[in-house]
Amino acid sequence: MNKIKEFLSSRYIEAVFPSKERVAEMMIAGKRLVFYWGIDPTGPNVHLGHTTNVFVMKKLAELGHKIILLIGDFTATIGDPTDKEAVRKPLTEKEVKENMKTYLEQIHKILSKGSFEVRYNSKWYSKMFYKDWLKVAMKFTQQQMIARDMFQERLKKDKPIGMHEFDYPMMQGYDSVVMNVDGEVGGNDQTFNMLVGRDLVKDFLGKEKIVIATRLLEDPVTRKKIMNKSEGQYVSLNDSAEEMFGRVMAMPDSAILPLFSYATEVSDSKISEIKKRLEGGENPMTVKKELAFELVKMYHDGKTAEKTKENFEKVFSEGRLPEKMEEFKFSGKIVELLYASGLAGSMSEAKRLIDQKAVYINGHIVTDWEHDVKSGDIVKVGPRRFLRIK
RNA sequence: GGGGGUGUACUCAAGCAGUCAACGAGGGCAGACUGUAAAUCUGCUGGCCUUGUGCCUACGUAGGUGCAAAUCCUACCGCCCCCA
Repeated sequence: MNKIKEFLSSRYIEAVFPSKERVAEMMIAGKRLVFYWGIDPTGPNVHLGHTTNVFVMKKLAELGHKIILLIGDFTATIGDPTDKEAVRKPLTEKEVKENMKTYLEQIHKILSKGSFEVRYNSKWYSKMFYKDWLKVAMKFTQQQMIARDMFQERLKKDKPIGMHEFDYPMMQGYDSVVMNVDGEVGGNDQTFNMLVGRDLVKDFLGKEKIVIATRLLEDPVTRKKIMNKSEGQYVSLNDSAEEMFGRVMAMPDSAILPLFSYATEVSDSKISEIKKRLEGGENPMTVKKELAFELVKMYHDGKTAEKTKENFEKVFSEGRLPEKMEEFKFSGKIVELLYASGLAGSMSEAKRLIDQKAVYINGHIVTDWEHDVKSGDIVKVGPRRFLRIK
């Protein structure tokens, strides 16, 4: 009982439906319950904003429940309207497949292989009969769906709302029915969709579905999402150690505490220690380095984390060259190298970079587009990109 | 079905015949400052080269008028609003 209560009030969880007390009772009944978390493969990466859910799933498994990871390969082709101010352009099946490839690999970094079941919702939706879908759609009203604020936003702005976008919450809800689950885990922004599933489970299966809404990685100051794909500011579980460390360091200071709290599994006492240190005026950089270290340790390993940290300090704090850098076989003019190596997307961009004094060869600024590059040269572009010429 | 709007670069959004590769904002990149921070300030942000009052491609699609079109005309496609 204590363990369950502890779990339900853990820092990862924002809200529980129908209520904490009721859920505690349901979970204690000794029955092995089935919980699921769903993720739509809309991009190639799982990022730190997703992991809070994975931690919760892991805890559920430890408490003896069965856990399912649902890959929304069908729903991804529609797109969740949550948070969207425009109709999403539909993903093709091919794109979805491409994105899906790395998902499991990334999730296995937290949940061991075989500790959970994997399902795909295209399995039921791709061959569902219209008459069966109507039974679902009939349960809801247009008013319920349209009430959501992002739809209201769009109405105000005369922006289109696709009919299929109303289907999204219903589909997410119906997933619970098909899989006959007892509970769902998802980000707080998914609460509406998860509650739709609660209604459907009650109607179709006659039981009460538990909804566990997890905390979102939000900046406490700006209330903006910390992992923001569209603004290119996110850390993926697939990032190399260097990338991950660097990206974490580039996060604003206000993101440190949320990230430590919801994106790592360090102890609660460690969290309060961090909080105290930040409030006590310690240089946030030190704390951020610890955070970056912790994350690299989680998704790579301790040794790598140690090395990455040392390397980071060497390159950025002391301005020295990184230990290892990419190599590129080339000989010719610097503009051509920049383009050929992908450091610049076009010849024009390469020239621009040179004009902006962003390009160094062996520590010296290059001003001439035609400057020759030879084997052994070390090219630096901008503050953080290095290339060794082979 | 009738009427009125609208479609512009990664996103939002100006322009409504020449001075438009297209104002502005966001994003991105680069520079200064720094803690690789963040915030701030500055610059750049379609491509190609022979770097030029240069060429090519681009303002939903296809045509047309005209010396000249994102801007005008016609048709088509998409979207929104009002009336029925």
